[in-house]
Amino acid sequence: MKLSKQARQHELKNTIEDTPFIRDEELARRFGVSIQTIRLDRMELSIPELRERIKSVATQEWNETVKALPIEEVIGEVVDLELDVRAISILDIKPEHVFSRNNIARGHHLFAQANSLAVAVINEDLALTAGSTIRFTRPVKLGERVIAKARVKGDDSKGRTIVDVHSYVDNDEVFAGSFEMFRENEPKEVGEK
Amino acid sequence: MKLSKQARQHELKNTIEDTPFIRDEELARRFGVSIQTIRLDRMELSIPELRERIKSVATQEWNETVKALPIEEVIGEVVDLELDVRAISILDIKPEHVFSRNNIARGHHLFAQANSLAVAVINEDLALTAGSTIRFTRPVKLGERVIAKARVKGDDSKGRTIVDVHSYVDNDEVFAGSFEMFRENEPKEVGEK
DNA sequence: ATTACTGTTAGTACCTAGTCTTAATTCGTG
DNA sequence: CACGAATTAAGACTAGGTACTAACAGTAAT
Repeated sequence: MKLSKQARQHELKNTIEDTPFIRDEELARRFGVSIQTIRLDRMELSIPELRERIKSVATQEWNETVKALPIEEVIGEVVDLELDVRAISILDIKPEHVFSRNNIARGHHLFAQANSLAVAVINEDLALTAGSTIRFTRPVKLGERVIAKARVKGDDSKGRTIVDVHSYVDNDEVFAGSFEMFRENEPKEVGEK
Repeated sequence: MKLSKQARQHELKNTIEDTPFIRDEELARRFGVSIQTIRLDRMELSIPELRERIKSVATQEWNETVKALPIEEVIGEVVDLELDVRAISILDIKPEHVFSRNNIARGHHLFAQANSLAVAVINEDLALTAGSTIRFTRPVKLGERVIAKARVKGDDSKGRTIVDVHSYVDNDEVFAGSFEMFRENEPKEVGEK
């Protein structure tokens, strides 16, 4: 059975939140319904059309909320950010990111995107990465667009915040990492500078 | 006198750079020429249409060309290398490596140094990082010299080569990582889609 | 004076990714 | 099978363009 209307609308919302640059046509294809249905759904959910969505990304509803990182220091382009909850960034793989021999993106760029997103999502003036475990699921090629999604999982026993980041190219996971973030202002201790 | 073509095009470029959301209609009004003239000008200057401009603001050709941090040069200088055994590199922490707020080196630079050393130490035309577990032991400050030492530990069950990297500043460990390296010439793996 | 050329303006057809409206069709369930 | 909800379809219109053709004015060269 195809998704119920409720379920579809729920997924629709998520999909658009994740990839705001998607057209109705592509959404219709994905959900196996007509374009009109997608448009009805958008209307019911009051989700604006593509161009308006792009505009609102461009007009920085997000960028004023970044605390730990000046936005220009985030690797990749932040398209969504809710502090201490989640963040999404896009990195287009360009010639400077790849090994010249095979046009595969060098790992540290994917790491950099994920790590800086993990730093950016922390609602703190100062956040540092204490450690991380990562995995490169499949190589990323020149020209591909990597969408990194960070989600704050909560704090561990030592007061470190765990941030999971998964990066995708066309819905294929290419990178997964768990970052253990150190926040300056966790315990009462003010600590040196 | 109305502006010369040259002058108008020059102003046009500036205007669009300043306020990329402006429509041709408004530009025509401002410069007292027809909308077609503006379009010809844009064509000659290869300035894209409004929607593409908005998109590129949202997609950040903007931020990227301005900052474009040359991560390529992050890797450090290799001072010792014995293939498949060990390697050492040095990275001097410069202003472009640190957070502007506190002059602490950004994690991905230490990661990049270690990761690229792990790639370099592999005796293979092509090596990729499959995964890694890392730890940032203490923050590294602007001006410090980081010495990364990689040692090849051998292969795991899946034919991945394990490389351990430890980085030091003045004999203090600042970073430790274990990298699981994939070598192209191991099994038949062609790469699915 | 005629020709050539540049710069500007005009008009048409076409495009995308929608909108809004009305109507017809199909689905799920009683 | 009927009925309302859900879906699809069809048509007209919009913004902000592209691409192309044509026309005209003013200047320069022949």
